[in-house]
Amino acid sequence: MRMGRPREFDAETALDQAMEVFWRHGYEGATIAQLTEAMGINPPSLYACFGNKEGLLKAALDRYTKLRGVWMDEVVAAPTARDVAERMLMGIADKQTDPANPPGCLLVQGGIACGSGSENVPFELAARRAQNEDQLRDRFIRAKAEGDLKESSDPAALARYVSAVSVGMGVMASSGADREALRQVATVAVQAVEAQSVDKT
Amino acid sequence: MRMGRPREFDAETALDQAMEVFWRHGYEGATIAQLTEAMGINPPSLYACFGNKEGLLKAALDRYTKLRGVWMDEVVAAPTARDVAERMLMGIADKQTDPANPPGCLLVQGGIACGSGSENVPFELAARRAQNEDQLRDRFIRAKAEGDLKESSDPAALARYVSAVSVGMGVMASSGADREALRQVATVAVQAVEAQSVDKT
DNA sequence: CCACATCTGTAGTGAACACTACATATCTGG
DNA sequence: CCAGATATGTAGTGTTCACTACAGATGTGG
Repeated sequence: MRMGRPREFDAETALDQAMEVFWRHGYEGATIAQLTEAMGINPPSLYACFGNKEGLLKAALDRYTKLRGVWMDEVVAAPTARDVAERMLMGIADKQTDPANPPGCLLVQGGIACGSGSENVPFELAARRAQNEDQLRDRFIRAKAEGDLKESSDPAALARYVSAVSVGMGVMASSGADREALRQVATVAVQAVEAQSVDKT
Repeated sequence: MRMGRPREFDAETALDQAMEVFWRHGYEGATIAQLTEAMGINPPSLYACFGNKEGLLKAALDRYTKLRGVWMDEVVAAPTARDVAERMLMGIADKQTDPANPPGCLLVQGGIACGSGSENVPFELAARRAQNEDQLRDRFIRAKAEGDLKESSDPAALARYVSAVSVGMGVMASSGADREALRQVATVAVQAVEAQSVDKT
């Protein structure tokens, strides 16, 4: 099997740069010119490697969720449902205001509404957000089985709730909310999970 | 003063149609062709009346917040902070899944991230969301003064929290969540406000 | 009825967009 | 060293975008 000329750029490093552009400008707002400049390559290299703009987005999302998945595993490893929610929301407050990244969450900033021809982009992002929600739901189901959450609690509703707060915090972060403001939101939000928990006194 | 030829379309009716296009496709995803077709006019009429695309968006946002403001007044008229939160979030669950409108909230769907040249669009939307948050905060300050909310509570944080949940619910609605799912989120979310309220037993 | 002002429809404008043809460069297998 | 295969840089491609020039239509004031 012939190999041909090897590519001169690192795909993952380039993806990190592309991720940041999508994160900051959204899928439709990001132009190929911006992407190629950030990635340090020319359009033909981009298309040879990722197919098209949407393929590049999906590759960037894969990388994002992969990195984020490691953190999510730590989140659901917390001992109680309340601690899971706290670790999740407090972590999000910090991550979404980390100056190393654009503010907010790529799974939201990427594109909530899109024009004709990109209708599946919001769908794609929603599917990735749903993965996190599923992970939370499974964790809360376990918490209920362990007697950590009340019998009257609804693990799926709780997971949806935490997921909704996360998304809301992301939007607030992208529009300028600082870390302290997001932490306050997280602190309040955790109390709803606490209300569904069995007292430990 | 000369009057000239009168316009042949109703500006508010046209704005309602434009609002729906922005709502469904976002600012960048909406094209002038889609907007003019929905409004039933030709481009020159649009530009003569609203200046440019961004001017049309602002006019649509003005109309949206005006209509929404009436409802917000009813929300903050609820007797307690807890009831304000419940009325707000339950109402949002219903409104954002009303088949008469596109799903979600225009102030979010309009555009969270935009490309170069439209950077102020997300800012504009954020400013309108902040108005609602301010209204909630003022109501919660009153609730605290009335002894409805605990002395330890933070009205500004509570308002941010309810605002964040609202936004999160909007994003979920736009990606297919049904009314029942959103109501469950609202039900859980209200419990955090309850936890900040003085017991009425 | 005329001068003027404003609106409307047709038909475009230049610019920016995602994407690619093509020639050249750099690798592997033999 | 050669043949085939893949990557790269230059320089475009056609399309779509927001926006507008212009001419004709429709109103008001004198």
